[in-house]
Order: sequence, then structure tokens, then C-alpha cells
Amino acid sequence: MPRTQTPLSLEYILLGFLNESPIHGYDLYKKLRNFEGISLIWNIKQSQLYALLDKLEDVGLLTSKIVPGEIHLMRKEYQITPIGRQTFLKWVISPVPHGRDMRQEFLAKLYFAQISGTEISNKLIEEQTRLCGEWLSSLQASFSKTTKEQYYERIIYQYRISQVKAMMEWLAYCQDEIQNQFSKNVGG
Amino acid sequence: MPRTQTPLSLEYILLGFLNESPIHGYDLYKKLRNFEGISLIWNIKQSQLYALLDKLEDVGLLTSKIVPGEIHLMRKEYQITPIGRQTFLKWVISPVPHGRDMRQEFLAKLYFAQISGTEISNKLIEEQTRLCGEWLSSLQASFSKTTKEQYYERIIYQYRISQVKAMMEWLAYCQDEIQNQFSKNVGG
DNA sequence: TATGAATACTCAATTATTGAGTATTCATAA
DNA sequence: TTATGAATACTCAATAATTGAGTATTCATA
Repeated sequence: MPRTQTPLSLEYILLGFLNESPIHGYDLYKKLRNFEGISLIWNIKQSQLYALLDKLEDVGLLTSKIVPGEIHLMRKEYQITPIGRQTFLKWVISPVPHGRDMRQEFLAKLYFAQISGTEISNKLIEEQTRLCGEWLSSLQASFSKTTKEQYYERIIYQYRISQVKAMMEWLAYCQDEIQNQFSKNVGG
Repeated sequence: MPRTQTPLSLEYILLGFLNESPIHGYDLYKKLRNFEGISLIWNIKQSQLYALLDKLEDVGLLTSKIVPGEIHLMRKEYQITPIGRQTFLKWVISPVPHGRDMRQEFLAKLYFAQISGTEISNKLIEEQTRLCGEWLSSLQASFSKTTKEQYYERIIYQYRISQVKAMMEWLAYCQDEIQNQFSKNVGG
């Protein structure tokens, strides 16, 4: 059985929007394309969206029903199932296991975490910072094991080390920003 | 015609090794798996390798011939074609257009550039640094266009800005390292 | 003489992706 | 009134990518 199913984070983003309220394909498409910060980190083709929604329904994370729309007769409205909700919530609070997933997946998690409030986003940021710290130690250990001759390998490790350090500084900045935003909303 | 062919950088890595000398699939596989710094940045499945070699042959970047091996009767040896060489050389000296391609594709380019000597690698690093500078300006411009309310968007831009800044510092470090390595080899 | 490792490659199954389509309704203006 | 185009809402067939699991031979060694 080649090509075993890879759970893409894009799927979780769809679940995330469906977690807020039932929605049908075309509205979700517009939401993802136009507004919402998510459009900064992910682009989706319309046909891909419908394919993913079908897939999520197949595995039981969504259900759908045909509702009579105001304009059109047929609108397929999707709703999240309890399992879908559970799957999504678990995803949101889990830090990403690899640095390469920060760029899109972590930012997507943070979007939903930040909507849910400071406790959730703080928790996520703290957990992710801890993991980043582990990556850093591991990279520094690998770096120190290299010999002078392996200078290409050393360059690679230095690249990763510098990226992870930048991530950690940014995570700290992030927590402050979200905290500030929150206290402003409460105070004002 | 859906799914138009995306030229993956992995293909160029194969061309890069074939640019050094003709080689057959299994040897190339071992090279990519075991030694060579490339194994730090890319993993390849055996079946994927053979599929890619076939594809590169189909588009005329490689040719193959069956040679009688010492151990086995059949060995399919691949050679790079003039067009393949040209394609590869053009790839090596071109900086990557997006930050997301630094992690794997740029590091791969740098591997081959650094083998070719300091002039090539210096050129690549300089061009890439220039491009990074452009990304940075563009990101800073986008950031300054956001309002206080768009704090999620601001966080995203800050993430990218911090990553690009780290890249630029690393590129400078890189150039020094390669230079040092070079002068050591000449001096010693 | 059998066991396993290394050599060298093949293939069918499956998922992922997308260009291009369909069909309806609505607004606008010539 | 009748075209024109935009928006709504989805569908599908074609192609590309990926990979688990094979095949078949030779070699070492116990």
C-alpha cells in the first residue's frame, strides 16, 4: 500500500474554522482566500478545498447536509463531529515536533490558540519554547561532534542553530504581544 | 492538464552528483544515504531515486547505458547530457527566490558551489544576501502597513523578519568559513 | 549448506493536486 | 429586453508523486 496518508496541517485549519460554526465549501473558500490572517500563510485551490472536505467527511471528522440556500438551491453545509472537535483541540495545543513546521503549521496553531484566549496560547508558546530548547541542545551537540574537516556539516548545523535561536526570541516576543493585546481588551 | 510538473530541487542534486562522474542508481543511492553532507538535508527512498532518474532521462537531462558490472551482469549507468550540465550549472549559481527554500535548496546549492571553489560560492552567497535584503525590506514595509488591531498579522511578519535576519547573519558567517577553509588548503 | 547481508532494480497501488469545466442566479447597462 | 459579466457553488478527469513491498542474484561466513 504505497503512499500512506499524511495528515496535512491544512486539514486542521479547515477543522478549526468548522469548529467555530458550520459552514459550506464556498464560504470557507472565500474566508481562506480573502480575509483572515491564515491567507498569509497558506493558499488553497478551490478544487483542493472540496477534495479535503470530502476526505475529512470520509474519515468521520465532518458530516454534511444539503441545505436550501437563499440564492442557490443546493448548498452542502459541513459540521464538525465530536471526534473532529477532539482531533482539532488536541492539535491546537500540541507544539510542532520539527523546526520545519514552524513556518506554517505553528503559525496556524497560534492563530487558533490566540483566538481561544491567553491561557491556551501561553501554554502553546511555552511548550514550543521548551521543544525549541531541546532542538538547540541537540544541534549544538551535533555541531560539537564535527571535526574541522567537516566544515560543510558545521555550516549546516550553524544554519539550523541560528534559525532556532531566532525562533526562541520570536516566541518570547509573541507571548508579550498577545499578553498586551489581551490586557488592552480587558483594561479598555 | 492538472498537476503541472514541479521541478524539485532533489532532481538538481542528482544532476550534481552525475555532473562529477557517471554513476549508476545503486551507487548514487548509497552516496545519498550514507556519506556526503547532503544526507543531512535530504532523505530519499530507493524507489523514488529510480523514478527520478527515469524522469530525468525522459526529459533529456541524462542518458543511460547498460554496462556489465563486476559483480552483477546488469548495471544501468547514467551520464549527464550537455543540456543536463547546463541546467545544473545554471541552478547552482542562482539564489533561491523564497525564504522557505533556504532550508534545503539553498544548502544543497551551497554544497555544490563550495566544491567548485570560493569564487562560485562567494558569488552565490552574495547574490543570496542581496535577495534576503530585498525580502527584509519588503517584510518591513508590510509590517509597517499593518494596524495595531492586526496583531496576528504583525506576529507573522515579525516571525519572517527574524528568520531572514538570522539567515543574513549566517550567510556572512558562511562566507568567512569557506574563505578560511580555502586559505588553509592553499597555505598548508 | 544454509543464513543473511549486500547488490541492483521494479512495480502496482494509492494519494495528492489542479486546470478546466458545469450550471445557476443576479446586477447592470446598452 | 437581452446580452454581458460577475458571483455563487461545486465537479471531474488527468496527471504527478510517492512508496511498501517485492524480485533476483551474488558473496561472505559460520
